[in-house]
Amino acid sequence: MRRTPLTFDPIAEAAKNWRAAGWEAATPGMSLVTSIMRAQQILLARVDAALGPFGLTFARFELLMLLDFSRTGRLPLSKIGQRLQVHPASVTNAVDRLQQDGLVERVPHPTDGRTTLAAITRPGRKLVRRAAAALNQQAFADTGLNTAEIDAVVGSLTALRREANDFTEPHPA
Amino acid sequence: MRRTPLTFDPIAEAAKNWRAAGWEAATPGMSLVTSIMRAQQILLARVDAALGPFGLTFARFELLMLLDFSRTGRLPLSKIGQRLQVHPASVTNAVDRLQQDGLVERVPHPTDGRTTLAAITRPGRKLVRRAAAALNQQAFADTGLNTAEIDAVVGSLTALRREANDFTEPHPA
DNA sequence: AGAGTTTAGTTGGACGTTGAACCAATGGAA
DNA sequence: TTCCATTGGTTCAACGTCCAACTAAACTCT
Repeated sequence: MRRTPLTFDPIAEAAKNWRAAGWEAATPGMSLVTSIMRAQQILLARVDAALGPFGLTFARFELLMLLDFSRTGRLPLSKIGQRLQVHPASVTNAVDRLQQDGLVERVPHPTDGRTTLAAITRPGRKLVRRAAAALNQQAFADTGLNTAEIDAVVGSLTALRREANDFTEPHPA
Repeated sequence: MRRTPLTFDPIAEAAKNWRAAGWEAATPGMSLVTSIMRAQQILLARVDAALGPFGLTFARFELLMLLDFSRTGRLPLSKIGQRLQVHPASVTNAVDRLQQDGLVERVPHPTDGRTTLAAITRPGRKLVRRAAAALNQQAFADTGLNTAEIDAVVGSLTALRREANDFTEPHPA
């Protein structure tokens, strides 16, 4: 996708334009939003590249990992959607594909007829472990920031998420 | 999409799992990547909600804004792709839709027969100004972080982007 | 000048995400 | 117990993003 890298920072450029337009107050917000959009794009590409050889995407990997870490290896689709913060339709979609690949199975809930459980299979567990190793090495080990910087960013984004009602800490202390 | 907010931070939870799995070294990277993914999702939803009434999405808004800020109001599609850091196909797609709405026109390049220019129209300029005002007010004015925090995050993400060859500063100083 | 290479855009296919509409099962209230 | 609101999932349509393949025009090099 990339041809020649730009010789200037497009976001700094946009900030300049914003200020010139008299939008001083909104400039930091614009910069933040745009920076996050672009960072996400870069990181997702890196992650999906690492996951490609396993036939996984980040969305499917996250779902598989969630099941692998769960106590019984199976969770209601609704719970998966809540944990991963995605639309129910996205869960249906991801489970469909994982099921086609035999990494997950749909199991009816024993007592609640509405609910469907997604259960990770043996091959699913094997694959997700290998994929996690690749991901850790190729995408998570070096993000270009040092640990202190990462902690600061993660901390700020946690505040942003909490502020957006992404979650509510039981004990804010 | 949101039903009941979680009562815990899913990313902190994931970090715990990561460490428990013995992936200490990759934990900060995992946290960073996941945080950015989720923040992007939240912010994009907010931005698109503000833009919805204007019939725009963030992708189309950015393209329109780029043209509006450009010297002549017209740019080659290839240049647009470079500036916005998106695939040529995405530019074609966005320009198609903007053109259907009469906000942009396709103009042949005067000297280079391969190149197509996207030119913002009068209605396009009017709309993008109004959309920008709404966006500034509803999405950029308050992101939940204070200015100092924003500057820190933007600074770190700029480093991350530079490191990823998103751009190369002519004078790193 | 002619052949091969590079660059610009478009098209089609695959994914993921969302909102809206819809069906089935559960559960509460009168 | 019967009715109705709520909850869990699925399906469909609309978007945006990317990759791969393809056409057309421009450029290079011999």
